[in-house]
Amino acid sequence: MHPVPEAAISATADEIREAALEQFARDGYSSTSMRDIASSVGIKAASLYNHFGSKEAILWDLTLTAFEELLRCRDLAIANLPDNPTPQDRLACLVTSHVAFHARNSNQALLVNSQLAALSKTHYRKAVAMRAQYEATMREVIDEGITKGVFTTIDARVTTFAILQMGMAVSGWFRPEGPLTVSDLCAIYVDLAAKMLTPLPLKRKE
Amino acid sequence: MHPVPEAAISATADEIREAALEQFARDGYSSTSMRDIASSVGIKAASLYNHFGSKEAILWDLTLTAFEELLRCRDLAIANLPDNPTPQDRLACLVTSHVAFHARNSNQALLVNSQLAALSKTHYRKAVAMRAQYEATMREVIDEGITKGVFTTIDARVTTFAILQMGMAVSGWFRPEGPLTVSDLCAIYVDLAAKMLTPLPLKRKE
DNA sequence: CTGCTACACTAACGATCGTTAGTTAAAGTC
DNA sequence: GACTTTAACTAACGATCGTTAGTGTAGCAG
Repeated sequence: MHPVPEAAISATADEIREAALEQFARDGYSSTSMRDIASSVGIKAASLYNHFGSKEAILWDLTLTAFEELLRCRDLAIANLPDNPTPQDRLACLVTSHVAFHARNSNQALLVNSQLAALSKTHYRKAVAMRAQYEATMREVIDEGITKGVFTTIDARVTTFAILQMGMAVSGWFRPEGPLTVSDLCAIYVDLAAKMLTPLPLKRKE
Repeated sequence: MHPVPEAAISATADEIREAALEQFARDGYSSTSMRDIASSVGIKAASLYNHFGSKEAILWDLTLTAFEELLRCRDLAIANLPDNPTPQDRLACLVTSHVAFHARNSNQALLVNSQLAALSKTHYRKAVAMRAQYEATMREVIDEGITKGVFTTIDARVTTFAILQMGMAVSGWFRPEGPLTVSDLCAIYVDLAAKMLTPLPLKRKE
């Protein structure tokens, strides 16, 4: 009956993506109905099936795009590093792209960070693998800094989580119309991350 | 027909609370049905209404309890501070109770951190107020340290968020059977938070 | 023993869910 | 101008949702 396009490319499909992304991010996947999405686009629920095979297919389409853009941002930032970057350079670069993405693309970030559980088992596994790949980049930079003696931490794994997750949380509260620019925000988080990994010379209780 | 207890106190009510908390935290409020909860307890959905007036009443009961316990943990930790605590003492105390709570009570933490949107408008407002009150404690300690000159940060508000949120995220990944004890974990986060607020003497490029 | 309460049950209500079938109208192709 | 394709529609399916009504029964109070 209906064709089930592998990756719908019409203008209507993009409107569906936009509406679904916003509502999935704001209200959650299971609180958003196909009729909700359709009505945002100005069509009936049944017409969604001209563009996507199922509700889960919309979520997966959005999830895949979000991960692709997240990884693309990371790669772009890495490509712009100076020659022979220090671990500090690499850390600043990664934290900046991480925080900037979560500030600028908060809906995509919220989707990726809290709606994965709604995916089918197969898609869920792929998504988790992409997330692991993304997180590994941060971990490698931190490990490199530790090996080279410029970073110190009690626990590299936990510190990696902490840096990633304080950045992810940005998508929950940051508003571009607020007092901070994205650039301000990135500078703050770069500073925090750097301090988290810097040995404390402290204890000057002479 | 059914009495609608203000705060159900029977053993069955507690089993309902336990089952609902776990499923709300794991699957989300709107993905969990009354029949799901009932079947975990070993009764039928209609019997839930002998103990709670509605599905939202269960969520609100759990939310209120979770906030009360969170605030109680904080107050207990504050009460155990030494006399004339330094801002560093206060920070360590708050971070420890924060992280310990999110590690030990991950279901309650997940509820409070990601299921508030499912509450009724009135309850939602009360919950947000409780969260704001909790967060304010951290902010005050950080501001005190800045005023006294022992903490430095580019932006106190963002740093407060960062410290709180890296601790909240613990509820998403920490497992007591893993390699770290709760006590280990708290020590790591206390260290990270302290470093985030400590001036970098760095830049020894003599 | 009687009556009340607590708490489980079955059955069902109306609403809403994701999804499908079949129809219609417009646009594009030969 | 005839034909195919695209994408909207109406209508409805069966499932599931939160919830209510009414019933049965065990335990406890008098």
